[in-house]
Amino acid sequence: MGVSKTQLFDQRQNEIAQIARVLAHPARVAILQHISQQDSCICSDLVEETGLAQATISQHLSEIKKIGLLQGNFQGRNLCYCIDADRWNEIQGLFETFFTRISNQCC
Amino acid sequence: MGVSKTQLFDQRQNEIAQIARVLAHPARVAILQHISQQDSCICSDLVEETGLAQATISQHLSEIKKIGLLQGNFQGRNLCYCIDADRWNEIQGLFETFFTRISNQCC
DNA sequence: GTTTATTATCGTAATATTGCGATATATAAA
DNA sequence: TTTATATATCGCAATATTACGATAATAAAC
Repeated sequence: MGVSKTQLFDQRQNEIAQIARVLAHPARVAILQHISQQDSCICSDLVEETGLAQATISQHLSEIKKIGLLQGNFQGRNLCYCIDADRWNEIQGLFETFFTRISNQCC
Repeated sequence: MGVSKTQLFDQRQNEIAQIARVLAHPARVAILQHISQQDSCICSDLVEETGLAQATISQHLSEIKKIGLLQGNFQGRNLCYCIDADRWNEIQGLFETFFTRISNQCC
């Protein structure tokens, strides 16, 4: 016991859940917001921005990466992270559909 | 260690995370979809619909209730659950804003 | 009141998440 | 090649989540 029974649910349901899980921590919400608000995409200041340790930030970034939302490459000594716009739009569409389908058919 | 440091983040970020956490399990996504697709809102068949135990379904329902998404009252012997349309729209708007703000400003 | 059917709560075990210090890895500059 | 700086990974402890059987609570029917 204690294991999520993902096999009981369809692909779409699991995909929504997987993405929602990434958004389910305020640090990751904050990280996404911060990255998107940078003019450049150098984001080595996330540690002081959030008040979390460097290792923790790195872990959160890797969760965001897992669902394909981050593009990153080194720019000088810093790692430059960007949000992958295509993937972001894809995810936005997925949630839009989910929200709309439910609100339209509720009793 | 091991405790989410919610105090480091603002109210909006925590609210998005709290709601996303509810959507972060395929069973709860499935439950929301199922309830919304019922003509009536009697949903005592969630157990056989999902294949999870009754206690587990009840727990998931209570998670969904916590963010104000379920209205319930007894209808005969069955508890009748509906999605609270106002709250649903509110949440939809919250996510829409979140998604749009980020996609518009990304590099 | 008793029975029956449905949902909620409790207790518990297994697993997952969160956070951080320590350390490894990677890159640019010296 | 060595040094300095930034990010990633490892290992661990604390906490949270998931799932379910057992049991309690709730409400209608008798």
